[in-house]
Formats: sequence, structure tokens, C-alpha cells
Amino acid sequence: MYRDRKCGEVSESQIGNTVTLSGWVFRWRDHGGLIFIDLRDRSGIVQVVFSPDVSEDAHKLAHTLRSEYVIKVRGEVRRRPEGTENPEIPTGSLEVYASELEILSKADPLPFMIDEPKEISEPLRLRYRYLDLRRPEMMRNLVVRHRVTKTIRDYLDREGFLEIETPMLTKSTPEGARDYLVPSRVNPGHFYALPQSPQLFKQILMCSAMERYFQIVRCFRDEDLRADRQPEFTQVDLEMSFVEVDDVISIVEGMLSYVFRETLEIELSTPFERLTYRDSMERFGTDKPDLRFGLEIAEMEDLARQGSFKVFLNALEAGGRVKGVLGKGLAGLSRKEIDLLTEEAQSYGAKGLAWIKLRDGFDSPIAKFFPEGVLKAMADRLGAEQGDMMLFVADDEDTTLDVLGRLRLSIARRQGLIGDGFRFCWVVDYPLLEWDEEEGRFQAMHHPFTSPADMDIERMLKEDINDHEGLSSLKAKAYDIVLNGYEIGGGSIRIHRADVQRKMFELLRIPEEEAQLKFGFLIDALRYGAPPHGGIALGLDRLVMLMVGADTIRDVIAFPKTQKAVCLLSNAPSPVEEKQLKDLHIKLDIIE
RNA sequence: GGGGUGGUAGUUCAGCACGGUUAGAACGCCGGCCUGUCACGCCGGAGGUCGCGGGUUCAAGUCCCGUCCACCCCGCCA
Repeated sequence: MYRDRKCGEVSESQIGNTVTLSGWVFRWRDHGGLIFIDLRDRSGIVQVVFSPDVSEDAHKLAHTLRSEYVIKVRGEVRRRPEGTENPEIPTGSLEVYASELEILSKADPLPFMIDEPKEISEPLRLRYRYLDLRRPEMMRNLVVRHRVTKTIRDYLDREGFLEIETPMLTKSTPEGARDYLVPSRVNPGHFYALPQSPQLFKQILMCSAMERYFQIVRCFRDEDLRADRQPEFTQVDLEMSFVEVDDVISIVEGMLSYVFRETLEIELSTPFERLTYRDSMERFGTDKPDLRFGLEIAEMEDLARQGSFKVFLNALEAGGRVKGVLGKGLAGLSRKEIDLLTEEAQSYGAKGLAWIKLRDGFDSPIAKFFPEGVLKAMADRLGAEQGDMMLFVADDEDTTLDVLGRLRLSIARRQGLIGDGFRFCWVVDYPLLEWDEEEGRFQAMHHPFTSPADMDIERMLKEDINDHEGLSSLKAKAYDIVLNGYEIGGGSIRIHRADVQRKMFELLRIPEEEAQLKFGFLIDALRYGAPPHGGIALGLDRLVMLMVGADTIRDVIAFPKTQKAVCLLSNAPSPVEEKQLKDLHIKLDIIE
């Protein structure tokens, strides 16, 4: 027997009992006479004492112990002598007096210490991931991740969802992200694609009368990586029949409330705030707003018109916008620092940045273009006080909102205005279509199976909406869920009528043959009695990242990849044998 | 594809602007001492392809060019 309890489970009630423990040597303190070992397993740490008075043999062997040796210890649980308790650890009032010691496995000196107080470089952590994962912080991240998936399964099971697996070797869909391809040996020249999401399959399952489906499923996208993006990531994917937007939203709110209660003991207040896409863009310059702080973007067009500042007036004349954001506490910025801020705005796409400091009146090169009353109205609208700076961007609509949205975030970070907590919100009423400048046609903003709003279905089918403005005005039954400025999920009510789906492809200028080729199996399924249905996919990695306060999803994934999509532990990807390529009828064509 | 930051002992870093003895510190490691420590303490010791390649120079960790790797960001991610 290796153990009869875990290190973290040693408790007062066992005082006087003899216990057997196994684990890793975390830290050791060899006093020559007494030797103290902090023994660690997944459950926690307990102090083991080796004294020659208890066992000469065990004490002698304990001298040879080093960091991360795996040992088995048998000994008596005792209360620590008065004044030697360690309040830092849960078992700090106790210790185990070892009578027997067995070294189960020795360890070479480690490339880094498990209790390293400093940050270890990430390449090293990834190369020795098994050691990195021993660190209590990483251990905790994976425990929380487990708790989250477990409670999600419990919740959805109770709500009548079936967990159904969908294929990993599936069909490439040319729309969207780049696919990871897998060659088919038995079908030379043909390829599977790894799923970007189980989108089509989960809709098929609704056509199969499964009514409620979910899956915690790996998805793959061959795009460039970010702190919150890995080539393989996990979605909590679900789909429901006979539902409208509110039904999906309330299931997800119930699920997240349950998850936060069960894993973090945090009560979320529901329903979550809802913003329309339009509102979110106007107020925050993004469709994933961080609501943990203010600094909302304010409309300045009416006030700009009351002045004579040409940059503003020209932008409005050209059909653009003038809006502003509060630079909280930035009145003290030097000319040089303002130049840097301007450069930042320009890096986001702005032509320039107008500013007015509130410091003994209005201090700005552009103040002279506005009557005092207008300047005051600007300050009122932005909530600017003495010591603040007002920042303005005048440009086309997209640029104005985007730049101010990014500045808002940047200022909040710089000034430490971002509060704690978990601020969820829904962004709803997305446009159905989005103009694609490159392709010269409209694209589905969510995906081509997203249902238009009810009134827009009629407009779409009856009226002949084909002009740019008309198409831009169509709304979708799509929704995103946002947490602290991160998009953690998105979904929609789907089209379940074949005629609407046909019209949709027509608007997207996808010819019938092409649609049949790409999504034929779904379109066919819609013909044989498809229930109204909709669903959502949540990004599990991002959700857990935010829950544990990590800066990157790599810290909540056991074996993540680097920015070049390399696994430093296994060294994937790697070249393969010539024979393997030959079997697959693949010839390499690499230009040196 | 583009912009930025970094790469020096096992680890985390200093040294680089202004080139010039033997490249330092802390932690870790090795040896010794230590019966109440808990980031134990004390004494001693070992440990370096300054990412890699080229160039400038009497002389390069330091300057120049190229390149690789890691991270952050833009593009990209329906």
C-alpha cells in the first residue's frame, strides 16, 4: 500500500494515528539532527519530521532526499509543538513523525524549481510541461477547468441535453477560417478537414429529433495565434429545438450561474445585461465591451457643428463621425506623451487625435474654435473634470468607433480603472450581412444558416431587397456573450425553412450548385421536417482563463502550442517518413 | 505578411548608450556543520558556445548586417 490518505487530508482527528503517505519532496530542511520535509501531493502539503529518536534508519535515509524525489512515508500524526505552527498551510498545526521511509523514485536536479518565486520563461515551461503542471497554480487551473466541465455536464444533463459526439474527420468548408487538412489514404487526392466547429452536425442532430444536444468538443482553426487563441481549442457546443433567442440565453445564464456557484462560490446576477450590436459599437467601439469601467464613447457631432474646427466639420461633411472619450486623469500629460498617445491612435487607423485638457480652464490648441459654452457641454457629456483630458476622433464611422474603443481600453489600463469581478453581457441584434470589400459581396456576419429577424424574413422573401442599404439593414437572430471584454461565445437561431435558406444563399451570391456541394447534406436535411432550432458555442478555454485570472489560455490548457503552433514538449509538427507520404500520394514542393 | 519586446551560469536577471583586466548577483546544485525549521541558517566549492552566422576593429556580451526561437500586437480568426 502506498498511502491510506492524502497529504492535504491529514487532520486534527488523526492525531496519534499512524498514517502512510506518498508524494513528492517539495522542500526540505536538514538540520543535521531533525530533518523536515514538506511532502506534496495533488491534495496539498504536509510536514514530515525525521528524528533519530524515532527511527535511526529513516533519519539516515532522509539525509539523501532531494527536491521532487517521490517517497513513501509511514509515521504518527502529531500536533506541532507550541509556537512552531505554520499558519500558511492548511495542515500547519500538524506534522507526521516518520518511522519508515521508502524512496520510490529519485529525481535529477530540475531545470527549474517547482516553487520558483519568479516567472519561468515560457519555452522552458512548455518543454518541461510535466514539471510546470506540478506547480500549485497550474494544478489549480486544471482543477478549476475540470470542475467547470463537470458542472456543465451536470447542468445540461438535468436540463435534458444529450452529449453526442460528432466526427473529427469531416468535410472542409471553404468559408471561414483555414482548415487543418488530413489526407485520405484510401481516397487519393481527397482530404478530410478537422472541424472548425460541429456547426452542421449539430443542426443535423436537430433534424434527427434529438431536441437538445451538447458536446464539450475540440475545434481546430489554422490561423495565427494569440494569447487567447490556440489552433486547437475547446467549445461548449449546444443546440436546442423549438426555441427562440430568449430560450437559449436563459439556458446559458442558468448554466453559467450554476458553474460559478459550484466552482468559485460566486453568485452571478441574472439576467445578464443586454446590448444591441449598434449600442455596443456606439458606446464602446467594439462588439465585445468590457463593462468593468466607464469611459463610454460620447457623440460629439452636434457640438462639433457649433464650432469652427475644420477637421471636425470636414469629417462630418464627408459623412463621417465625430466622437469623444474621456482621458481620465490625463491632464498632466506632457506634449511628448500626448504625441505618443496620438501615435497610438494613428496605429489604430486614426488620422489624428484632438485633445482638450481641463486644467485651469480649457487647455488645447483647438479650444479657440469653440465657444466656452460648447466646451463646457463637451466636458459635461464626457464627464470630464479638472485634471482630465478629452480626446476626440473625427473620421469615417468605422474608424472613429474602433479607434475610440481601443483608446478607451488603453486609457483604462494605463489609469488602473478596470475593476474586479465578472461582468457578463449579451450583444444582440447583429446585422445579418456584412459587406466584404475584398470579395465585393456580402458575407454572413455569423454564418449562412443564421435566421434573419422575423420581420426581415418577410422583407427578404417578399420585397426585392437587393440594394446595399437594404441588405445592410437586415438583422439576425444572432447573439454573442461577452465577459470582461472577451467574446466567450456566440450563437444564433438557425434557418429551418428551405425557402429562406435558398434566399439566403441568393443574397450571399452562393450559386445553388456550390451550396449543394458545400452544405448539401444540411440543406437536404432541412427538407424532411426540420424543427425551429438554435444554439450557441462557448469558448471553454477563455471562460476558464477568466475564471482563474490567467493572462493567456495557454495557462488553462495542459499541453498548449507556441505562437508558431509548435508543441515544445513533443516537438510536433515534424517531418514524416518518405513512405508515409507515398502512401498518401503526397509530394512535397518546398521552395528553399 | 507587418510592427514591437526579449534571448548572458541549471533558473531569474545585471552588464550593452560610452567596445578594453579573469563576464557578475541572487536562487538552485555539490561538499561540510547544524534537534524546531517552514523561501531554515552558517562555511566552502563547482558551474558560461553571452541564441546562431557573418562583418567592423589591435580588441565585440557590448557596434553593424543577417538569421533562428519565444512572447505581445496588427492583418487573419464566418
